[in-house]
Amino acid sequence: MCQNERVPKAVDRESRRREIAEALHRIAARDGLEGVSVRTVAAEARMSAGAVQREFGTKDELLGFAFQVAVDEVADRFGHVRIGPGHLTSVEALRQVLLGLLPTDERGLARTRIWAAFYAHAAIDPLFAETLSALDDETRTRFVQLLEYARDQGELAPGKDLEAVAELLLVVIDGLWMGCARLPDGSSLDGQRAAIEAVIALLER
Amino acid sequence: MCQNERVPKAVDRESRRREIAEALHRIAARDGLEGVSVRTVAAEARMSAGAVQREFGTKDELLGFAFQVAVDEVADRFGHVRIGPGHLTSVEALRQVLLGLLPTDERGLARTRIWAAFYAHAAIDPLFAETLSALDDETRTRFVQLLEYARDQGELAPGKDLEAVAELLLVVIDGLWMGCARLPDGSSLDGQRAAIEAVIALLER
DNA sequence: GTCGTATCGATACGACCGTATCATTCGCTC
DNA sequence: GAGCGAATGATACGGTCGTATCGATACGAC
Repeated sequence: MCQNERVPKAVDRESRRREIAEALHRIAARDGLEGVSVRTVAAEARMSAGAVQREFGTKDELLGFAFQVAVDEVADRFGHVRIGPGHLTSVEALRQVLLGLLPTDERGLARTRIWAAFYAHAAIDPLFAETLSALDDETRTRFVQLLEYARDQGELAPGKDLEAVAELLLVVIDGLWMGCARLPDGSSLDGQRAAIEAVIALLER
Repeated sequence: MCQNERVPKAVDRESRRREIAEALHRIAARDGLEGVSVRTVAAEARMSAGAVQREFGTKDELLGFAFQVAVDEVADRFGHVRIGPGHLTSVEALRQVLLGLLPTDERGLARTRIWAAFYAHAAIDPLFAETLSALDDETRTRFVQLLEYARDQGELAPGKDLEAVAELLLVVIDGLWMGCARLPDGSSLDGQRAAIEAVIALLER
């Protein structure tokens, strides 16, 4: 039957595409997007170049898929942010979110470098830029909700433009990741941590 | 005499190197660092590929020089920041500095994209990263001085860790530029402006 | 078992890369 | 004006790029 052979193939295909995307991520973290080619990605994924070529007809498609995978990863990360009553104050939750963005291991550091590479590419490719812009919109909305809740709880210094503060937080996140991406391997993140503490301290009443 | 023919040549050489660097900047702003090759840069600078090759023995040297030119440009921009009594408060001066970083024309927007490309490269090349780190150190020192002066003048909300705030400002600058770099051509910078107003408002007492 | 058929690794091709080398031209000295 | 050294534009070369194409192989239908 058609379905019996198509469905398992489909999952296999998807998992293979993901494997290839992760191989691309490893290369991008190590050598930047300049080091990414159909051949190098295939070698990193331990498959033939033809396999990659068949899976993604063109290099742009490959790049776009790998980008989307990276975007979904961080979108998931933000998706776990929940506003409302908990055992943490909203501002403290925000502080934890920002601190949680900092890379704590090799893999996290690699993620920031992958992000830096894609970020620079977004300055060139409008499609990438649009995706990032959509991610911004989502994050901004979430931040505004969190800030409004915090204000209603009396956690914030009064008289702040919450939309503007949310915008600032977006800028800070970009700056944090780009700053981490260019640090040497074993560097301290004290500067980034201090920046987070500063913006949190400025928020609190 | 040796000097009579060497000195003018030297000036000429330096101005030509600068021309080449600016051609590279134009390409990097348009197509990213991936679009930069000895040949494309030479064509953009309207000279033979051999000329570029002779001026910079290797592509890395070319890239490094163009990077240094870009760094010097923004270092100059920060160098004009003067602390101390003037017709502006220190905080207002800081606000103007941040707003002045935003691109106001095509050339400014191109600068942010060039910066984004080099920034991503710094995630790969430790030499680039070191240069950026040195620029950070310089800027941080300047910010701390400005903030200390502002505090002494009573312009700041009390009880702030000024080193941490300076660190935050560095992060914000990175975030602002990277955010601008990936905006479409005619975009509004209202988000970036709001972020600046937010961080200034958070600073003020 | 045989035969389409779909999937695979391998190869081919034209283009561009960074770099080395070279013939030519130009400007200067004598 | 002749001669020479430096500067220049063009070409050569080995390599990698993205992509198209091809022979081999595995596999389900009959």
